[in-house]
Amino acid sequence: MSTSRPYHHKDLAAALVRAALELLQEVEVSALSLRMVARRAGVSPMAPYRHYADKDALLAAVAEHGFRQLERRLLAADQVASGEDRLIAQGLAYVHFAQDERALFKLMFGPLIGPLEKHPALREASNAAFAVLKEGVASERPQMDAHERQVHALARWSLAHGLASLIVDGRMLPPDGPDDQLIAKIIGEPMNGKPRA
Amino acid sequence: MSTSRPYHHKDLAAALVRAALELLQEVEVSALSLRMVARRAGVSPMAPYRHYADKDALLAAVAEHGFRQLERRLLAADQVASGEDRLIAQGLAYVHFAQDERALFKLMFGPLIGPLEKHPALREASNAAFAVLKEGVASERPQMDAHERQVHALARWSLAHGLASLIVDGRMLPPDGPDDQLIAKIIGEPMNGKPRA
DNA sequence: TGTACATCAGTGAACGCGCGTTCACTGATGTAC
DNA sequence: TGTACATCAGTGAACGCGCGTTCACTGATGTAC
Repeated sequence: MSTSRPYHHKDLAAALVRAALELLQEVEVSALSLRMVARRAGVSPMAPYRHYADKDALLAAVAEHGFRQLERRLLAADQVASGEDRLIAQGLAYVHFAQDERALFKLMFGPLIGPLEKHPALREASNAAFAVLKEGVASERPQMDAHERQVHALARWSLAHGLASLIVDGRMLPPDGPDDQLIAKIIGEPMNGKPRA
Repeated sequence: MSTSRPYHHKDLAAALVRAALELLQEVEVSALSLRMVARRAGVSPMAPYRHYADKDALLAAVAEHGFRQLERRLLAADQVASGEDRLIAQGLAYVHFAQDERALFKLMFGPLIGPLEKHPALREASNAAFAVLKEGVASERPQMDAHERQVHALARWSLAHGLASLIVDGRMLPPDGPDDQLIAKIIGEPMNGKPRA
């Protein structure tokens, strides 16, 4: 409050997204209001409308940022592992992202954002994240054909996403979710037959 | 409006839950208000407070109803299949429930209800549903020890839950989700090694 | 280099809205004698 | 069987709240000549 911000902000659009991301560390996604974001950015309630058509548009930008972050995490997981461990590392990274960014994760997948058709950039970012999972499958399951790979990638995505959701929503015991060792076991669990010897 | 309801409703507590379930077929869970439920039940905005401490308590009762419905569906799936198909049938039933009761499903797992610790009956109902999955695993995977079964059941739960969530939240293409045949394939997909011959 | 003016980026007061919940109440029912 | 009264289950007006968004505005910046 001591330093008076200049009238022009220079990059308010990005600053608003940053403010929203910050607030999502502190507050449930349902409590996030446009006015609150403006307040945090140190700007009047109306200022956001210079840069975003409405609340939905700002939230979409925030979620898009989230998907890019998720994509980066999945790519990072690729680096530190190879072979079978790589797919497990990706799943772990997915769950860790959700744990570290609970509210953001809920925003990305929740109903607060309108249908994805209305937000092509968001859909794009979401596809990019999923593409990393598909590439992981492609490189570790060369014997599968395209259709099998697609099914397999969807199953991996579902598994990681379901585990992440149940943990983040507090539906899995203990309340904070299982420890990393158990998470890794769940992620790597074969759905059919016995575990690998 | 023609028939005047008698002053005493007899079972308003249950009628409110029914009204809420009805509304959840028509309206997003975030749009569901206490006043709206009262209106649908044909009763003044304050009447619910005779039966529920606050909005959260009513929502918890509705979600509890949802979990019992889910439990019933999972049990029904047990009847129509056996062996390996039984586990897949349970997963399919889980996903179908979410598809048929989108808003209710979101309420059950979403952040609109306070922490489960505040709602023991809800936690109980949720555990009961999960127990059906565990029993399915126990009967179809007799060679596993208790810990392995737990991990396996958690993985199946996560897989079905993640797939259901992604479909219900419109995050999986096509917008309405994959068809049943593909869903079944995903649910039965082994996470390690090749598919069964 | 100086000035006129269009354009851009913010302000601030105000709106209408539906919400959850409070309060004091009234009509209906059940029970004791 | 009739009556008195406590209790239960609803009403209805009102509250304060924060929201998203409108509107008309003003201060700052960039550009043409």
